Amino acid sequence: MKIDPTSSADLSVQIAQSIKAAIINGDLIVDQRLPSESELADQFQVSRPTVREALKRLAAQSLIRTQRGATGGAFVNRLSFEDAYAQQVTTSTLLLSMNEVSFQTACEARYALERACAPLSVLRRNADQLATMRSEIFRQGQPDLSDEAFCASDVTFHRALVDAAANPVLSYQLAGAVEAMQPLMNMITFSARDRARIVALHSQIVEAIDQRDGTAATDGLQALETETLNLAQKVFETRSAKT
Amino acid sequence: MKIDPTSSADLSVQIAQSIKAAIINGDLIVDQRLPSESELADQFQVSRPTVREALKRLAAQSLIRTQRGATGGAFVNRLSFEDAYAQQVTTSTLLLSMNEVSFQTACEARYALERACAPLSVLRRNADQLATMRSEIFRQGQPDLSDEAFCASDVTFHRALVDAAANPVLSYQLAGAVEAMQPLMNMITFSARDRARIVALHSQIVEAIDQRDGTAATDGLQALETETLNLAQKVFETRSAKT
DNA sequence: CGTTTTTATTTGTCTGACATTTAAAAGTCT
DNA sequence: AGACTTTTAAATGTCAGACAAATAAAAACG
Repeated sequence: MKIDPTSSADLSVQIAQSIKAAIINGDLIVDQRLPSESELADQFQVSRPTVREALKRLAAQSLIRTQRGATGGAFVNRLSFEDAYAQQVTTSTLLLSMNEVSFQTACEARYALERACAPLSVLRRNADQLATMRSEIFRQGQPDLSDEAFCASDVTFHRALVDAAANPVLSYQLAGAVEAMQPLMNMITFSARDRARIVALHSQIVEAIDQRDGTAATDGLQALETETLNLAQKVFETRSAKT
Repeated sequence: MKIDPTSSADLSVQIAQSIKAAIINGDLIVDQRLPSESELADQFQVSRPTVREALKRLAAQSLIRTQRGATGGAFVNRLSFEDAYAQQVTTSTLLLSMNEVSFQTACEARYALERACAPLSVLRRNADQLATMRSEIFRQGQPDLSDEAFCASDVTFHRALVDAAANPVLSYQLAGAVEAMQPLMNMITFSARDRARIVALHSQIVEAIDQRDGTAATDGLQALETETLNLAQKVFETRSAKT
């Protein structure tokens, strides 16, 4: 682990990169303790605050965790699926909100990915996931549900659909795509008739998955994408007509 | 933006969370300048090093960028697709390497996602992307190519396939799935016959995309998944037989 | 008016110190 | 001897103040 003092980059950045490379490269393995901050400061020939800033950078990426006390220190962190989910969701959300990604583009990506899950979900779904989907459908049918709660329920429904594929890598990849859409969906107001159509499609999808009918599930998702796009277009037309 | 001094969490973590929430919430917009470190230290009633550690955490997530000098400071950063790609790739890579994800699971997720792209790629592919895929196929046919270079070319091929869908959100989501597989693929040694089969499937896929035949493209990807799994199984059997 | 120099501001880094947490070691009582 | 309590040492967390370096605006100068 070396750094280049002649480089223009900040020292703390270089140190963070150096340690990160060691982790990715396998020189530092999970749960291994890094040298103490003072020792790292000596090794890299910098002061302790500089080392600390580097460690904070790594901690922000869940690459290390720190522990205080006598046997404390910085440890290489096992990146859990939960950590990765969370990162994925915030990154995706910011990406969409900051880059003027059209609703259409985001929607297309999301449903393309979900359709990729469907054949696996059909094969592997368990009773829990079917029950979750059905109970969310029931909730979505309640007339006094707010639009926001409706969207939240929608997210839960689709997460169950994705988790039914029983592939944690897929679930991780899709967490962002599904949850990042929520702020965009929240801009839509759903009429009772809109909701009824969506609930009907949800029912169709869950029955297809129950019956292990992959084609019907995919078709249902396709119809849901079309429906969602139509709804969004209606909203945007109304909005532009007002201005 | 407030923090809770009675909380057990570290101050720098709380400050980072507070600023992060302000960005996600829209209170701080892209390119807006944050108060200087000294001002933030006053506002949060902490010392400057503590503020700095908080800012480094945010910088590590590409949420802010810093600039030195008279008009410098910390600015809310527009999270670019490039930044997000890079984060996605390293997160996915670490996730796979640290969690004993089976080759099968990773492979299944990757090809499921790629098949989701195929129908869109068929519709939107341009000449550049077809040319890239064909030139990578040519390279993969060179007998003196190392296994590592073969895998790298494979990644380039598949990225072109994904980019052909012309959906940046999809490309971002898939960057991780495709590139994170590379270290796993690198464990495989490809015989000349293995390579020939893969190249043949790649050719089939690119022709299908050229001909706008979505079904053939999907079938080709399915066959490639099967082929890849067979190869991996062969490697693992050989390896366990040796021990 | 254009160029150069100065200056003020801000981040980057250093030094040294103290506070807090934590587990192990030492001590004490039964 | 064993269980409980106290002490201690090591590590991170935080603070204060200082200087270095970069940078753009302001001032000085030709």
